[in-house]
Amino acid sequence: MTLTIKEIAKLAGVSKSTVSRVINDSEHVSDRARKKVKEVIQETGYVPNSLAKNLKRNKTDTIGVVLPKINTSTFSSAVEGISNIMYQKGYNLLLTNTKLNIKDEITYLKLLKEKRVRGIIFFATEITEEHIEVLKKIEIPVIIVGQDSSELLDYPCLIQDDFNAAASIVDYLVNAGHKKIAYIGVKESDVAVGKLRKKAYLKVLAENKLEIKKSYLYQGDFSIQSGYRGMKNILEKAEETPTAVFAVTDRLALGAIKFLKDKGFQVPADISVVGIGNSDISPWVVPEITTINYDHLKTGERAAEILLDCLDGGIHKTKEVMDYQIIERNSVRKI
Amino acid sequence: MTLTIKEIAKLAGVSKSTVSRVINDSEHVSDRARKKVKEVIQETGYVPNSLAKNLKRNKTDTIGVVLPKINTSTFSSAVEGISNIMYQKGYNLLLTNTKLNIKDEITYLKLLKEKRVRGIIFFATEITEEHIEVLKKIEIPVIIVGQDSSELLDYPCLIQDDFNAAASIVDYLVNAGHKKIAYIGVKESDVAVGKLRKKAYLKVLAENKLEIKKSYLYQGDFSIQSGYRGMKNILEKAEETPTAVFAVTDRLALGAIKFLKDKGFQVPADISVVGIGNSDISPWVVPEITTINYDHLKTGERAAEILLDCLDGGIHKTKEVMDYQIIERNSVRKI
DNA sequence: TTTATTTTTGGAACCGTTACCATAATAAAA
DNA sequence: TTTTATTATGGTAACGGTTCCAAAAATAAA
Repeated sequence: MTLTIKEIAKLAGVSKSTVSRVINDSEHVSDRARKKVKEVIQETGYVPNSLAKNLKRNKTDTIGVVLPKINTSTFSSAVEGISNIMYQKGYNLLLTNTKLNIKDEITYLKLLKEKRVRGIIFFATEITEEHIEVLKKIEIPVIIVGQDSSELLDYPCLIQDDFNAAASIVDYLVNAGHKKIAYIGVKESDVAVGKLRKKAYLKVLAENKLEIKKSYLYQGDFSIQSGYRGMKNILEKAEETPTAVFAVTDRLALGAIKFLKDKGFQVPADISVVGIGNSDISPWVVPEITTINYDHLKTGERAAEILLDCLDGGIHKTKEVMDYQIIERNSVRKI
Repeated sequence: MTLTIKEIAKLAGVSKSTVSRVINDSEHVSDRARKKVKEVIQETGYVPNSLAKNLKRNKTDTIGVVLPKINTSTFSSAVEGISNIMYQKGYNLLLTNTKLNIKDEITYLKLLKEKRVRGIIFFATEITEEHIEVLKKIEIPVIIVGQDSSELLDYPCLIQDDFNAAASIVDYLVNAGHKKIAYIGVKESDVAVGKLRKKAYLKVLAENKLEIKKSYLYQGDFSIQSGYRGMKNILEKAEETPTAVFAVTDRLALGAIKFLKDKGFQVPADISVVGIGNSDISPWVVPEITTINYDHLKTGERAAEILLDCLDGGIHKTKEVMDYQIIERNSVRKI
């Protein structure tokens, strides 16, 4: 049977109030009483019930996190970052994993409200009308991460500079002398990864007066496999073999490289490949993948910080853009 | 301002009790009352306070998860597995990330008790006296994952078959004709990964009357980098170059392969490398890494299931061993 | 219609804390 | 010593739900 404050009070020969004061390190407790109470707590192993406490105080120290998928390095690193900051500030994390299921997101948002979490970190892939509706009346501080919500919602958002990052790396290919650049991407309803990165690709090609061939374009999902298939597809369709491939994630790039090697192509001698995301394995494969580095851990940390500011009544609406760097390795040949 | 059940009652012209019955789908509510209450809830967007509910009911639907690190595929996959099962059963996950800091584990265990979580899934790396003490008096169902606690604690535990798995893959090397097999491992205080896998390596070598050279043994940490350094170290020290390397994780194997390639060795033509863990990238690098597959997602799911059984008053103490398979790819040369 | 039975309701106690207020004890000042 | 200020303490009312019980209303049986 779990002990309550009342029983501790009785054992220590004081009132509930005094025990409560000791637990919360309040003043106005005599040394004698404090010592006695601490002894009893130690002996009995009493642990206060935070449900009661939070109910009374009308707030919790829990932060809700809504994630589309947990077992990818992007998100798990971000969660690591969030937990770094939040635990240090005395908050803990209630995790919800939507498995890329939009409908679940709505459910989980409601669940977090039930739990009266102090704030919510929402990793968005898409923002639908329904999201907007639910988020608008949630009455809990929220920060949106990963998609630009600044025109839709009055919450702060934190995004990667997807457009410029993608433009930079495609630019890098062009500057290396490549003119036939293929594209392996994902569905455009994912604005950040699918739409913006593709848009940047198209823009850079157009700016440099390079032809945009339909056969150079492949749209898959987020799996490594999809990169493999994408590369296969492009090579089969294209009448002219591209000299470079822009994959919108490192995992897609890895899949593409694998296909090329399987078919006897040299990377980068025959075909260059770049990705985005700087996955932790990218420096360790051959060739080491040239990519864009986003610091997901830092993104998580920053998201946590912004949310904390909101809780302190600071920031209300901002749009913050995380920076990026090109990581030049050796999956690109200079022509 | 957040609404309470009282206000909903007033708006619907009924008592708190009736509103409560409607929320919980109890019987004994007239259709008229039920309809009215539902309307008001819909209009106002009322969401009940689960703190109050759980306090009264004296139980929560939250499962605590204690993790040593979240951003590695082992753990994030396991969490994915846990969440698959738990959400389906109406539980949610409170995540604590100890960042391999043993002291934090104790703190978090107490925190979870404060939160009155329904059960705890504890991913152990080491089990110290202090762990045992805290776990013994926690009064919450716990399942230990990853380390064999069956002789120390009265909780169920779920482990990988580390010894046999490692023995199998070293056996595989021996059967392929290798006689000079190096070892890249981690600290032995990690019983499962550090101690058992090394023990298996030593045993298989001994059984086959192969010499165990000190220069063939390297102990690092869990980073890819460590595999790289380990390989370097072994090659520098050993008077005779090994023909095969057993790395205790795929990440270590990846690092080792990278070093070999950097130095102009062919893998597997010159030196074979195997790992354990079947990381998601292992099939996609060149050479594809021969390894042992543990299904971490399934491990997470199974851990969740066992815990659920405990909650239902079923299982109390078991020791369950997850199985494994050798995944034969092409990082090993048959001599 | 009256009585018995069932269904629907509201009232109140309770879950384990905190926080306010009044009182008691102690220390300081007169 | 008495008065005043200060500190320590206990009692009690919340917090927002659930749940039991008794009363009221509706329905069925006599």
